[in-house]
Amino acid sequence: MNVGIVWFRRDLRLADNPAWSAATAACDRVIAAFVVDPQLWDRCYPRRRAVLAGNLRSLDSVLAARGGRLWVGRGEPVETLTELVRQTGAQAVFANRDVSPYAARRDEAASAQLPVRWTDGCFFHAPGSVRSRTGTGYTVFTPYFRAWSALAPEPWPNSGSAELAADPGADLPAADAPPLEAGEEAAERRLAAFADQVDRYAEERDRPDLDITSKLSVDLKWGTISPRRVVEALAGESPGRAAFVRQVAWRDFWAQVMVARPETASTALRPEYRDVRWRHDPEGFAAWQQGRTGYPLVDAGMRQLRAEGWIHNRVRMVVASFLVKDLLVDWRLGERHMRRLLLDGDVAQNVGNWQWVAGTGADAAPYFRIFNPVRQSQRFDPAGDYIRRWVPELADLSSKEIHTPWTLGPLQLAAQTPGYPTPIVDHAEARERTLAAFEAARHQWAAE
DNA sequence: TTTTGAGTTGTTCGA
DNA sequence: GTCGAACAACTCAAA
Repeated sequence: MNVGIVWFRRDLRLADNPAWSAATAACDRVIAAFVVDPQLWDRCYPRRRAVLAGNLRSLDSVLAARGGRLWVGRGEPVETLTELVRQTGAQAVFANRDVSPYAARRDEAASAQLPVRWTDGCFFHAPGSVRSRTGTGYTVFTPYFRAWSALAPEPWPNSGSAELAADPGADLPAADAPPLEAGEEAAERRLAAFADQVDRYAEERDRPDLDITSKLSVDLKWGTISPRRVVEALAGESPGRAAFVRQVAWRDFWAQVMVARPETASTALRPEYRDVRWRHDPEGFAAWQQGRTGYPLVDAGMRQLRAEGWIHNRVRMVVASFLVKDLLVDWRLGERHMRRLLLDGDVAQNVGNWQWVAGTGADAAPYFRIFNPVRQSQRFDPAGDYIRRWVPELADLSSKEIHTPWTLGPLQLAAQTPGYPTPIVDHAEARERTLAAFEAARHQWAAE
């Protein structure tokens, strides 16, 4: 009898899953396996653990409905799988490729030790498959997107009718109740809800006060929905649909940058900014983390991050820009903090976007493009509703006052915004300081 | 090989 | 308030 193991990692679904399809088509009997890796699990923020555990439970019940169970192991993944292969006599392990440096090292070890059949199921176009004429990967999004759009998708395999193994292995890991409904059926419902309003997406996607974004980032992170399914459901002619599909392409773009340049997980992609003289500012960093910078939109975003493990995309840029450009703190500290707390936290996506904001990365914003936290607030949260939701100290201020509480008179300030801090840094001064620091880094690099 | 056009998300200043 | 220019050069990707 031909036995195969499907090694689930960040692709926690059966629908539209190439590793699952390939295994069920090629094998008589399939074992669905997940290995809880202490290197990841033990360092994981509790709320993120709850998301993963919830998705594993859901995957287990989807399997149970088909007469199987999810086999769960705990330990170093390659060793654990090697033991499972030995015990079960499996001829092959099926898995979808992943992109972070840690995953790449793990998967290289797996390839060396196990008969792994790799498939691509985590991205619309697999990293490396969108290539320029010269065959290289891309570091600029626009030409990448042109090629991405023109490329016919490599077909994914159809699934077969293998018998499913029903041995659950160890217990599923214990965790809190997940903060959002887990599993692929819930993901499909979220997709359907977003499809109803996607036509507003182009117009309103930058507005954190409006509830318009897809909320699919967590599902795409853990693979409870496939990017192909998302594009299939949302592709179309309207500007909103086009704008959203473009965001899916950005996700592919950052994945292929990370595969091509894994060192950029921890160093600037642009060499001229590898040695920016970042400030050592533990107090400023703590104020940023706690949402007590005195800039209302920044504080609202950082408080939403702590409370929900999610931030609106526009606000992610604003808070990241504030840490890097206003406090002149190393982007890597902010990247790590945000990735830890985000339910959708992902090395390739988070690093790519942080380096973009910092101006150090692929297709980076020019260094002189520095977000003004007040202007962003006025433009994208015009009535201040998003701020009021997360910064209750400011709830009584008018739509005009709420973006700049420090301009109120001292009496009004004390009466209406009890406990809200005054700005920890002057934006105009901070801007000049950062321009100078980036210029110095560039000149020093050119002189070496 | 060389040339050419273009580049997610911004801000500030002065007219 | 609105508009255009400046901000800085560079590198990517395609022709």
